[in-house]
Amino acid sequence: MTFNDIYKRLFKEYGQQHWWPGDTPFEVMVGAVLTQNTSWKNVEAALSNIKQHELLDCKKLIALPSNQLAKLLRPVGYFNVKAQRLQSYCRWYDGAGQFSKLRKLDTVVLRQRLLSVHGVGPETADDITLYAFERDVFVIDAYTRRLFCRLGMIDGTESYERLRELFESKLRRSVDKVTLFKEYHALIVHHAKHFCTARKPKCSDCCLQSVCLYEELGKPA
DNA sequence: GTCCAGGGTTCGT
DNA sequence: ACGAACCATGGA
Repeated sequence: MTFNDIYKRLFKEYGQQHWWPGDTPFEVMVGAVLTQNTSWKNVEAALSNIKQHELLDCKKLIALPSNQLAKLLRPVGYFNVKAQRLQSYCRWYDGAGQFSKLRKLDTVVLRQRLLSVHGVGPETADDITLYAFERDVFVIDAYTRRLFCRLGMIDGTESYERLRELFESKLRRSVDKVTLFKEYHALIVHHAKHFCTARKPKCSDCCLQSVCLYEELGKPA
């Protein structure tokens, strides 16, 4: 099985995921910061709060007192921390000239700049680079690591950066890398979320109707 | 009550 | 470079 085979199998099983939900690049960025250790449903609630107050705007979020922003962010948990992180992101984003200026940067430089923002680590940076700026970087998360570890295709102890480079090199010949990378990450999360929880790595948790994807896509560790 | 979520990021060693 | 500590809601 190649990395491409796994993608094809997942796509065949689950179909297109249409990630990332969000009407604008900025909404994708906000969602990326808020979803750290948080279910997407809770992120949607917080985004809805922000939208209802017509505050889904970089400058408005900066101007808002952080304790008031924290109130809107209650559903995501860690709301005090995330209010700070979101505002530090917005200050950087606005100062860097927002989307129109940042989109001109080289992918590697853009990624470096994102990582310099307090509260933005490798995964959040890559979510934004891939889904908001539509650059071909592969997002690595805990699910990706777990699935491919069970498949025996990685060791599991590799650094974030090493895994990202591995996935990118294995998929290097793909025609539309951005679309593939977007969909691949979404499919991994979808698959893992529903059928391969860490707690019960049993076949039954990974079955979809008559097809046991778990048997095909990862034996228990 | 317990565990997990589209757990990652930061900070200390 | 690696591990620990941190944040703190909602749903199953």
